[in-house]
Amino acid sequence: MEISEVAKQSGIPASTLRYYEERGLIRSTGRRGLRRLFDEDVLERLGLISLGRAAGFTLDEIAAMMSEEGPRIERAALVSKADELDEKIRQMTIMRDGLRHAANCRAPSHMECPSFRRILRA
Amino acid sequence: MEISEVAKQSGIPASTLRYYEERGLIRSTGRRGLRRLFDEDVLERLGLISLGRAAGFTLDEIAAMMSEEGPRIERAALVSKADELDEKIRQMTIMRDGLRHAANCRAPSHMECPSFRRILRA
DNA sequence: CTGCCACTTCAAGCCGACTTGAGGTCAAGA
DNA sequence: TCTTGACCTCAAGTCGGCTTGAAGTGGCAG
Repeated sequence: MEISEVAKQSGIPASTLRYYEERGLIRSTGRRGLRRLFDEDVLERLGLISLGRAAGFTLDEIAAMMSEEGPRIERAALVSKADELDEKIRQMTIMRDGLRHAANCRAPSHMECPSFRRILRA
Repeated sequence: MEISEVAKQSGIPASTLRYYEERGLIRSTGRRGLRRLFDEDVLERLGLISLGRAAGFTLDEIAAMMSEEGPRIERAALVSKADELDEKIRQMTIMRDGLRHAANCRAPSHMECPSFRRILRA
């Protein structure tokens, strides 16, 4: 596949794909002239990268997790990353509940709603 | 309270507190000489800011949500923010499960573990 | 064969959220 | 009174993750 095709199917701009390649997150399998060619499975990889980004990992962390053979990540690191995610999920859940409450609340400003404050204090 | 006291109790560096004041997220209630003085309740506000940051809001968004009277955020916006959070939580949960699996998995690289891939495809 | 234009490279720019550095001020302790 | 040093201001720097712009190249339709 050409880069434009990958961009279209993944929704990720070509400039970003080039950047990801430069950073070692994806690999092009050849060129037609100047133009990069990618294997189909780059799409799965890109999905994984997006997921990692959404979960708050840096590109370097994602690269390390995806390395085919590279310095494998130690179990402890994986577990502690998972624990970090749990904490983030907890905070985001609190915030989400606070927002949903605020949407239904009549207090003049959200900070003045005792219920909102109580939710956030959790 | 002086800024150093606030910094100590909140764990947020003084430079960040000054920055937050500049951005309108917190207010100092006066000065002793040059030195800012803060009201006790700034701590609650800082907690809320941290929570918002952890939930992925920008400082401007947080400022808008916390404004005492300013342009109140519309319900629709709150609800859609909550929905965004739900989606992020979903993705982070997938990632967390993937990581926990990977920590217990014998595949040479995580990408090669069918189970890992299945989890991530969800 | 020619020309178009989607691609290429490389360097520089941008955004959010701070941090850092240089140089200045002033409340308080000796 | 004088010194100290924690605080101040303002500008510039940093970092991650891209995007943008200028200048070049080459596959392919006509």
